[in-house]
Amino acid sequence: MTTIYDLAKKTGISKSTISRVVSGNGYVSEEKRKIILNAMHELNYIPNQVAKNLRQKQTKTIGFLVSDYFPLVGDFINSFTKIAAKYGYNVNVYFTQNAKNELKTLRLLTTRALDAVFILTRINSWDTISSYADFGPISTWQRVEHAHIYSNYIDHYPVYTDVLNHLDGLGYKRVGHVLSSLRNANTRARVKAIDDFKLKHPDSNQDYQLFYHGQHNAGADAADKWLHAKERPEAMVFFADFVAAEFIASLRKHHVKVPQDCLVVGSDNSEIAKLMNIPTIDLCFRNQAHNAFIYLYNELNDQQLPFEKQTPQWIDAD
Amino acid sequence: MTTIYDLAKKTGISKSTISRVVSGNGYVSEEKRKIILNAMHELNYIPNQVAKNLRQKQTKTIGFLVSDYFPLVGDFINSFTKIAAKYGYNVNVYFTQNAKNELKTLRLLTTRALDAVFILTRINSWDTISSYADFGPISTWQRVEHAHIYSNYIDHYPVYTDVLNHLDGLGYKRVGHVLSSLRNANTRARVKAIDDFKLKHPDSNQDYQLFYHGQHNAGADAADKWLHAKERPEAMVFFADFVAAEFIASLRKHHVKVPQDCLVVGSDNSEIAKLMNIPTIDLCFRNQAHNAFIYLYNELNDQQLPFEKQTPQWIDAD
DNA sequence: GTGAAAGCGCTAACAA
DNA sequence: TTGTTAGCGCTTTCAC
Repeated sequence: MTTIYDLAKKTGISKSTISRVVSGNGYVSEEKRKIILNAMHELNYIPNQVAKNLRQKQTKTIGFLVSDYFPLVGDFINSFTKIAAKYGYNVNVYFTQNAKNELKTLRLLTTRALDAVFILTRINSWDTISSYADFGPISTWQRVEHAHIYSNYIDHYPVYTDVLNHLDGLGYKRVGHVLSSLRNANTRARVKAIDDFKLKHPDSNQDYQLFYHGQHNAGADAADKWLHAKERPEAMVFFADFVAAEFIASLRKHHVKVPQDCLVVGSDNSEIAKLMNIPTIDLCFRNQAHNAFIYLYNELNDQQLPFEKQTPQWIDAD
Repeated sequence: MTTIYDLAKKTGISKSTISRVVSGNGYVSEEKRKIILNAMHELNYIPNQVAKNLRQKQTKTIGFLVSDYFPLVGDFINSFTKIAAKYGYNVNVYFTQNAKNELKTLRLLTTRALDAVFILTRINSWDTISSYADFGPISTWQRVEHAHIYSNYIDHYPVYTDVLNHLDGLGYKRVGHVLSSLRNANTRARVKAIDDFKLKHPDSNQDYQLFYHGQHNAGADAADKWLHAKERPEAMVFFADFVAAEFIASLRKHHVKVPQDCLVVGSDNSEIAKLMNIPTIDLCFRNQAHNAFIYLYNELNDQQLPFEKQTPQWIDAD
């Protein structure tokens, strides 16, 4: 491994001058620059990133934390990593899996191994998590209002209200809802949208509601419940495309026709919704990934890069 | 930020002794250990990982390189990252996107930012890539036989032969094949399996073959071709579940019934195959992710951890 | 069992 | 424009 010291010895030029040409900071005469460039080539010099990290107290690495895998995670990593790469940042992916391990991962911020952290889904309380914000900026996909944690969330209340009205306009009077955990602010926003809708539309039945903490098997379970329901909802709205997809697949096994027997609506506008031709709600996760990164970048580099606009909308199947 | 130097000053004990209790290497008397542990708590000491990395010439970080996103990537990252975390390794995800950038990413190995590299899909030639193996072990998902690059591949020849026989046994005499690029050794293995099968089964027609370089839109394109085919194959076998899924969705839009009008078979045994109830071929990517990591771990730590067995097999729909 | 000292490879303030 | 110097925070011989 050639080091900057070897170059200095070979060229007789000081380490600092060499550092200047390698990093591109500061003035170096054309003459010396050429000599140094030559020597770099000759000795096949590659700067040691770790030494640089230590000296500069930054690693240009962002932690991507998610409690566990679900299909949208892949799509999200894709969006987040690409925007990060564009600005010269690496991203480390962590499946935290439990509270203790999530804390351990957040500690990487304090060990200086990570410059910043993005949290897709979390386990510990936001209060606990925010205490790590002293060591580096934190942003999240979740809907939170917390000092020191940036959240680029979409308020589901107006979106869901639109969806309910839209379904009502299409003639669906018995609508079922498959929702995420009430721990999420946006699940509560959805429930509130339903409650407010009910007051205005007493002819409509929105009482079929299911809540799930995770995506795993939720669709299959919901299908089972739907099949055994006394009065089957004519339409079902889901908190995630993947769950809707699983629901559809389970119904089809029982020869239920979708959308004829039951209209199924997803959320996310992910690849799978396109694939399975499921009407869905675009909640702009791609823009959210973008903005979540931009926030971290701005904090880290004292910049004011602008955020992208997000306009959630109903996406029809073909 | 408390450093080891602060602890030394506070306790009056030398840095080296403190280092010993922090890292757990070497003997320290119970008495001093207690004093140090106390001080660590009191000053809320957290070791700087970057300084450790510089000193130890390793970062415990593995690069996960993939040329671009496709749905299985998420599943793969999930498997790979979890096994890596189990052994204390971080994983950095990179979408290389083009040849130049792939090289730039591989250079992270030479800058010591990465201890090792896993390549899901690549752009440059294996000859080019293997030249980086001097700086750290490289493993891949792809089928390669190359000195210095570990490949935990499945030979598709026998698997595909089984699939062809299975379909033949089910009475499918006109079978279409949607294959990946001939640049892949396993695509060539599949083609060879088809050719050999044809010699033994002259009554069977296997000549409907389509090749795609990527997954993007391949399923929709194949559907379009199938719809306009003079003689539509009765069964179609795909190189990826996702492509098969897209094919099915496209056919359904044209009111073609699957599997009645056309049996569709995927490859990978991914989540989407389960979801859409597509018969598929389990090619054990989870085990492959595991083994690919184990190889890197063994190389890095001079160990001989055993690999997992892999037995590819046909997976029926329910 | 403990401490002194050297050094991983780089950068940046300061002086020249 | 360049060189000297002093670290970044940790680990690891080596000597006691």
